Amino acid sequence: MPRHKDAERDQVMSGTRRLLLEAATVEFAREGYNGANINRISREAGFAKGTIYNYFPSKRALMLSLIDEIAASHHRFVAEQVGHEEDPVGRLRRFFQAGLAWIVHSLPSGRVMLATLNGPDVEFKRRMAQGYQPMHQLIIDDILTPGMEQGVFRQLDPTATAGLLMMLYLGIGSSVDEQGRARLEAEWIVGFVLAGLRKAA
Amino acid sequence: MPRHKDAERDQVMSGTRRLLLEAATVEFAREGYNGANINRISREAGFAKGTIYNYFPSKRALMLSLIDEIAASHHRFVAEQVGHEEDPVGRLRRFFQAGLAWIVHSLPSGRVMLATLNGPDVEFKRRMAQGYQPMHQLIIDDILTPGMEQGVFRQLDPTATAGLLMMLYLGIGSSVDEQGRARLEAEWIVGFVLAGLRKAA
Amino acid sequence: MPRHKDAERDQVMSGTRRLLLEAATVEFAREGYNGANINRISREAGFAKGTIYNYFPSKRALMLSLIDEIAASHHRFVAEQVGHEEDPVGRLRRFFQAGLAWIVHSLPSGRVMLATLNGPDVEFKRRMAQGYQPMHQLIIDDILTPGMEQGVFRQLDPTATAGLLMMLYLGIGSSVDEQGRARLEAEWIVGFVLAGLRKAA
Amino acid sequence: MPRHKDAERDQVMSGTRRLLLEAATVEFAREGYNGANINRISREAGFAKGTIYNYFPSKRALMLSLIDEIAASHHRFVAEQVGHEEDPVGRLRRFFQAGLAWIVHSLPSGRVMLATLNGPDVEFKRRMAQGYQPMHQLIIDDILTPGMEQGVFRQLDPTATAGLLMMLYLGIGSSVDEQGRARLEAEWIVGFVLAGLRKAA
DNA sequence: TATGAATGAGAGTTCATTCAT
DNA sequence: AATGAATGAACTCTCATTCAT
Repeated sequence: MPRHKDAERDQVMSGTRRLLLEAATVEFAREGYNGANINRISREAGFAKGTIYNYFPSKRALMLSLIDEIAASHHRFVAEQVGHEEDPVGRLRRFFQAGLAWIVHSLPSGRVMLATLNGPDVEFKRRMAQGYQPMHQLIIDDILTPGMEQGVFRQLDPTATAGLLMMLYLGIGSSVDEQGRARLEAEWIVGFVLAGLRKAA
Repeated sequence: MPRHKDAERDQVMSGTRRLLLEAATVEFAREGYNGANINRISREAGFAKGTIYNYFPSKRALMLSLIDEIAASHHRFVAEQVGHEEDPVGRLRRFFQAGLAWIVHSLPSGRVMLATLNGPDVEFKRRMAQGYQPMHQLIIDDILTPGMEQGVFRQLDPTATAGLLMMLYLGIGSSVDEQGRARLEAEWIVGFVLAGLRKAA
Repeated sequence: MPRHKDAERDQVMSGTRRLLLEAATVEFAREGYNGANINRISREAGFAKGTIYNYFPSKRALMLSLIDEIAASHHRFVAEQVGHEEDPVGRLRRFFQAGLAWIVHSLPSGRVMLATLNGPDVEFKRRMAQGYQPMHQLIIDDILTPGMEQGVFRQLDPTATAGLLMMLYLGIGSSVDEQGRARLEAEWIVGFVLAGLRKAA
Repeated sequence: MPRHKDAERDQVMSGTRRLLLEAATVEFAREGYNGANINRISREAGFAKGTIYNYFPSKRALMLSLIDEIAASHHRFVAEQVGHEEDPVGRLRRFFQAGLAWIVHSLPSGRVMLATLNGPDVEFKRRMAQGYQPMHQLIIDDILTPGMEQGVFRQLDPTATAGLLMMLYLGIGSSVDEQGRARLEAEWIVGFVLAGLRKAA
């Protein structure tokens, strides 16, 4: 059931547009923004070269739309997963597990996200960071604050700590290889993180 | 004198080649590999556009050389810094501090490194990862192993832990903005990491 | 109506492609393969420089297509002419006359053919030779074999003799100057050749 | 002893110049004029890039010098061979045999000659044709005229006939493959030609 | 809406040529 | 005489974008 919101969206977004964005994800993931070929995207989506310009005014606009889609889809997935847990530690665990699951399941999207966040284009980077703002907020509001209020975690600057968690989260993503295998286990990282977050006994 | 090895190197490497590599670093950092203009690199280095082809047979070969240079220079810098400390905790602290210092001091190199490690080109990625192998080894041999032997750190899988530290290290790099300011303090991260590494009292 | 086959072909081949091949013939004839400028070809054909790449993936592929076109067109022309004659001697005469006529009428194509057959590129050479295989066969099947069977020509190795005739044929082509004037008369050569072919009285 | 003139020449021509011309022959034969790399020629001859410009003011001038060398060397060789025979038929036979021998022995020179005579550059073509004028004259003066005077050959236009013989001669050259094997036998051609030249019995 | 032929700016690369040493 | 670093014009090829159908 994590898909009912996507379903809504699919109705709003025309099938053509969705197909184009999916092809764009694969192409941008494989070639990077500059290396991507917009004609190829349109062809891979099953349309003629010109069609993509009926939906996106330029390659750049296509990329910006894709960035928004990726961030929104990622957030929907993680928020839904984290929402299944009640206690902060469980939520933290879910957060990392869901992160790994999403990357593996949406490998091209994950690659685009990481390449964009570490790439040279500042507009893309800013847009992606903005798109991930809700996820940052989710860490603060749904994990760190309850954890500190319930005395499970020690008192820490929520913003900085959320930044650290995001960083680790992205690091896990980075460690996923071409075949979708992670070099670092989510569970192992969770243990490490909890050691840092927990109140000294 | 962290520079004596560089000095040797400068003598070996012709001035022209060094100038070209420096200009290439700036260009690749600002535009990414595909967006970089090889003519501009040569011009920015103070030469005609054809000159760069007297030193590197292709844009790709230039990038590979640059990757090697960056990894080697980074490793030299960090190893030298870490070597100043005796105890494992001090070395860990130095490691993160040096990481931040190098990134800030060599911002374009740092950007190239991060973009390459997160970019789509697998050959570049592999080459950069190979270049950073010595640093990975340094964490294991000079920080984790002594720390565990001396009983300062708990028993952990050295390879996985080194991977985690590298990940955090790169995360700090990622968090440095265009003006060279870090969003996360090295010291704060060190504290967090030590909480995870230390033997329970 | 030696043109009805061409007419079919014209309908099949898009006008743009034909214009490009025609311009290519002129350019390759005037400059040779390496000296030819592919942008100029596209411009001379009346298009922008990039257009040619919508029809031929590379300069080399363009040349190979042109080689095929030239050989096919040449063969069609000669076969049609030779077909008008019944007796072997008449056919031989027609063969040389048509050879000269084709060269004069399609001077650039003729130049490309000769330059290719005598040029350094072995792939081009082989392809052109393959393209002229049908003409070689035509000499054997429609001229030499009937001539020997009817006792007009003496018994000779057909392949070697066809090679000699092709050689002379190309020699005539070679002897045509820039203005399309032949230094050697076809009729004169025919007389010479017949002296060599005819049965001693 | 066919070499005593070469020996003289070697003394006149500096060793460097000769080495450069030899390397140029190989390069022009393999790549054609436009495809040839003048730096590579200099290197292959055992010198640095710039050295060739101490001997030839430009690539074009180098090619023109080479054309002269090839024509002169070819003529020396053939004239010497033909001079060994007394009667016109023997000389004709020698002429074709020597033609084949020279091509096989000096394959790169032969390729350059043929490519030049059939190539697009009119200045080169004219220069090569001029260089071969003495050979043309040799056919007329030493073979055809004596033959007709002695009544061995029928009365023919000497210039046209010499042109035909040169054409066949070059045709034999054309028929030599990459490994130096001729597709047509000189002796066989000689027989054919004699049938055309001889007085009807 | 979808198409795909045409466009042309721009990039990587080659290499004949120059010239200070 | 010999060298080889530097030059920059010129060339092949790519591809984002336009637009008539």
